[in-house]
Amino acid sequence: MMEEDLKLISPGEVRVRIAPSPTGHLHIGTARTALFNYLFAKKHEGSFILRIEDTDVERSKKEWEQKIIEGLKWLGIEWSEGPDIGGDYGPYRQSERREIYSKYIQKLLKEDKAYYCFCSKEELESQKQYQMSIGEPPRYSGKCQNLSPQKVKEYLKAKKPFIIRFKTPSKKIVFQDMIREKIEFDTALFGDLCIAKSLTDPLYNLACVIDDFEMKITHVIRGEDHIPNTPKQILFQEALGFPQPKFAHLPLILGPDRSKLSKRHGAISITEYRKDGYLAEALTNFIALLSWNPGTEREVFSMPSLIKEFSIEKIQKSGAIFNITKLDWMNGFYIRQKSPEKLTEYCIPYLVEKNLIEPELEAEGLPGQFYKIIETGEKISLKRLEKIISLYQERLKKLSEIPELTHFFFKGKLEYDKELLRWKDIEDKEIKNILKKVKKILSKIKSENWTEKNLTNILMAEADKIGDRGKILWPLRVSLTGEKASAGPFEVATILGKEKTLERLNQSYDIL
RNA sequence: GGCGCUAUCAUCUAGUGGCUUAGGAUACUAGGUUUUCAUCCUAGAAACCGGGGUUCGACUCCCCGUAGCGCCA
Repeated sequence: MMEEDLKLISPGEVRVRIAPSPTGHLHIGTARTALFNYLFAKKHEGSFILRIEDTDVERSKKEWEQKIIEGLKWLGIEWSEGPDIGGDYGPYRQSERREIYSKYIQKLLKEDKAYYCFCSKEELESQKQYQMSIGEPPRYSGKCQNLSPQKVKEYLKAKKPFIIRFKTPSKKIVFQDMIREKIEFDTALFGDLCIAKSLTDPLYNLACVIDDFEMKITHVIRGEDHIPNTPKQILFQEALGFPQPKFAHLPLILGPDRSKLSKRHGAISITEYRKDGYLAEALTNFIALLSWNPGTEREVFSMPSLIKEFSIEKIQKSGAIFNITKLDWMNGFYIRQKSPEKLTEYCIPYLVEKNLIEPELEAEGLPGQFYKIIETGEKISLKRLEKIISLYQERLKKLSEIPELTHFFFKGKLEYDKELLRWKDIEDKEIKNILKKVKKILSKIKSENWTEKNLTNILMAEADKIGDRGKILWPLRVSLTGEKASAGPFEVATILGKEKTLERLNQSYDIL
């Protein structure tokens, strides 16, 4: 679709939807399709609708529906009509729309645009195999199309299993895709399409067409895996006299091997990304940039700016590999933008989950301003936690990394190999002397002067005296953290406090 | 097998016939910023699938290959 056409869309006119099947978690592909639909609706001041496609009774579950709703909400995608909130064009679950479908299936039957087919599965299958073997497209022969009305009645009465087929007219279907421009299909290759399993159970394509019509959907924005469905749906729309919505087929999100992203690639659900410590804003920003960008060099977008900048003609045609490394970078970026308060709030559940701390409940059973360090039983204030977490703000890629990064703050005694204390190849004795000296210096500092600034000034002066700064800074830092990589010794010592710092220095002697 | 879609650095992408020695970001490499890690800064390496056209001129338009992917109820 050209830009000109887009300008013709008047506000409020656009109605788009996301129609997930509740047969599993909300995955990245669905989330991205939902996001683009949402952005398009918001951009044009239209409506975004959630429809649950639960016609597959066997695999559809209410829990999944709930998870999908949760996931979308968490991402900041909101709908104005859906199974949870209702709306003027409901119900919004396909399983509750059987009567509506029935009306249209009967109509097609009555108008002789569809017919009962009593062919057996085996018959159909062998036919398909044969056709494929001789290089023909597999399609139905049309055998039952010529069944006499009496015969049909007879079979129906005898409860012979059937399906309902559409009399596919042979023609060229050409449609304009908003992303790909012209797409052409020859329907003669389809054969008579199966449209329903019973009078009330339409198959996917028919149900979709009926729902989209009944819900007044104006633009169908979905994955490109639906391109082959589109001509079939257009055929049904024509047969039923429905107006044709505009179509936009989004490129697929690919795994590292360039095939459709799936569990096989370790692709996880939105819920799991959330658990793993990804921020909703990082995830939406990142997936928006998968096959879309505004044509500028800007890469950071909040939801409102996404809505502002979004345009369908800026969507890419080719598939995009889901590159988790860049997501990690972006997540780190968003983490760095957070206020210490917010970041702490986000991180605490991870510390609690790893049994490092637990909230001290207040009278009403609500978490208060204090937490208990589980290993030592000490009390720690929210403010102090905030300081600890802030220390790692710029090192964090995912919230879930916070326990492993900060665990030494919540330990009594640290355990580490004595080799870790060694700077370059200096001897144990020298390390010991250095640490002794540091301890001596530190113990002279009064508690009220125990600030990062003072510690830095005093110890840096000492380190410079020695010449090789690492000689004193490295073993100090390891003594305090037990880690080969961590935040700096002064910051850590400041948070630890005088008493605990000296205690850890003592412990390092024992190790040597 | 049939039909369809796609094709710029490793990856996400800018580029809509001359503005391009093809730009940005991530990742990578090197250097710098108080020991390590991270952040940040600087620099570097890194791409137009192939072949034909069209044109004064093609990454950009057309055709044919090739490859990848999707769908087949």
